[in-house]
Amino acid sequence: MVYPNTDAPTARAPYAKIKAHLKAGLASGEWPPGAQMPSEAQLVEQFGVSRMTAGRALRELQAEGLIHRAQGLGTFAAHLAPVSSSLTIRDLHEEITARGHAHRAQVHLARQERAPPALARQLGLPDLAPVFHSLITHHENGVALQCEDRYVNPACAPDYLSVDFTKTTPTHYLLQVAPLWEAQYSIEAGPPTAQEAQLLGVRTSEPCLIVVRRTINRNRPITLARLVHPGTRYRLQGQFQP
Amino acid sequence: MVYPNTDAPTARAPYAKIKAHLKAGLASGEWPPGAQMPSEAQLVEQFGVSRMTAGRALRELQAEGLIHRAQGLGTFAAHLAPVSSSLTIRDLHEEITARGHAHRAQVHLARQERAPPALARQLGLPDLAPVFHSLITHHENGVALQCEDRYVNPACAPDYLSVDFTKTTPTHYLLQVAPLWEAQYSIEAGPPTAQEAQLLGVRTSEPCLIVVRRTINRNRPITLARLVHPGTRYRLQGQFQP
DNA sequence: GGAATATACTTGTCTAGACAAGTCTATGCA
DNA sequence: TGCATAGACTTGTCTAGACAAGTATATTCC
Repeated sequence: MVYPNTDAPTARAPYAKIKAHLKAGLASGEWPPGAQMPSEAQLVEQFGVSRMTAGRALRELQAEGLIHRAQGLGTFAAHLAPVSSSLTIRDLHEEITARGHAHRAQVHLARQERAPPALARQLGLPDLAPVFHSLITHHENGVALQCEDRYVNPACAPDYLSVDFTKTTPTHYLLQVAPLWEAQYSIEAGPPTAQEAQLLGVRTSEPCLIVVRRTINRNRPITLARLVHPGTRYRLQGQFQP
Repeated sequence: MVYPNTDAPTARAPYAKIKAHLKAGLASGEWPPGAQMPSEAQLVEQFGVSRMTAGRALRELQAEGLIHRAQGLGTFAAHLAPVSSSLTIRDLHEEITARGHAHRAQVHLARQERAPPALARQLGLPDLAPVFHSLITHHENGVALQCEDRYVNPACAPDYLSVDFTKTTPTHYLLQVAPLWEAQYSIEAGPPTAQEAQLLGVRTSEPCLIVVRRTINRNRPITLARLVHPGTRYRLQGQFQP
């Protein structure tokens, strides 16, 4: 969440104070899941604010998934916080340079191909339509960290093949030309293909973390990427606060 | 995001219309990353609404990470949407039953132990303090899907060992007694331990998806869990909309 | 020229009221 | 008894104004 002042213990703005008060009550068990919470009117009286202010506090807590509100019924502590986690998949280049390490990309393939039916369907194109295909390995301080096998819808990024991917990552370029609007991903563990194993310099028996990501811009698929990482060298980490 | 009306194309509420209009502009590239967007005053004039309404639209877009706002400067298209994904790690029991399948849990261990230093540190306890340790396998239609190795801070859930985990999952129980307040997780691919391989009925060479999760309630660690899934049987899937 | 000041514009927040619409309960009528 | 209605309470949304505070620019003064 990106709300200002949100969690500061010494929140100055009234709406933030009310939020903090309600969060504390939720944490302490004052309102167990499903319990009815104070109404806007009660908060107005208790905190001496206008309804807009009390309403803002409740609305933001609702957006954070901490409470549930229903017109005519009231406000309730969220039933069971579904452990919804904000996982940040950063651009690999940023991630590596943020660690103060050197990032190097090696382009093994960057060409136009004809999409077989399964791929064409994923990209919303007719069978055998031309697609861009790139195969790149990313290295951190010389060690292969990711094998990026990517197909791109030419309609979304006509100049894709002329980009120098040793200087710009495909993710970075695609975000520029086609603002990301929706992404679906799948994370699994599995063996690399023979080619991937060779490019990553690992055995085919080495467990790899495989992320398959499909991004869509306003109902038009942009790209389908298979990102393979050696299990011993890469992990996804994240944190989540309700 | 849990805002009402948020993306409906035929959004009725003025604030939602303004949001939709701005989202469309961001998607179409009308405002490339970093570009200055209409000010509240301009939206007030353009849409014939009050400043509160225009402000709400902008505030929610800001909360969604689509725009950046700075007092005195203005509103700007978000620089580069960090691919921040909302990954939902649901309670496994819910997940399986939602698929219409049978969930069965097998308890292999549920006892009190003394925490070795590394574990004690993770749980914020003194060395060799007593901790609860449970080892459970979860099966979907008879097939082992997850091996759950969990340590629990007794102070947070004194009755943990008396729970029947064939009827309630630890996750579900812990969320009830200690509302989840923060979670850290790490996702990686790797081989299972010999014991895990035996419990899951796979070879030790089978790549597994390993999720390590640590949950904290108001600065007090609750539990540390290692969840091991056979790579061929389980994957994390998710979707993300800015 | 350079520094201080005034001004305009921006977002951040709040108030006091308003109407709409969903939900429950108590009341009155047949 | 059963049904319809009225009232009370709830959230959802909006308005028109207000003050505060941050930023940039133009102006004035030295």
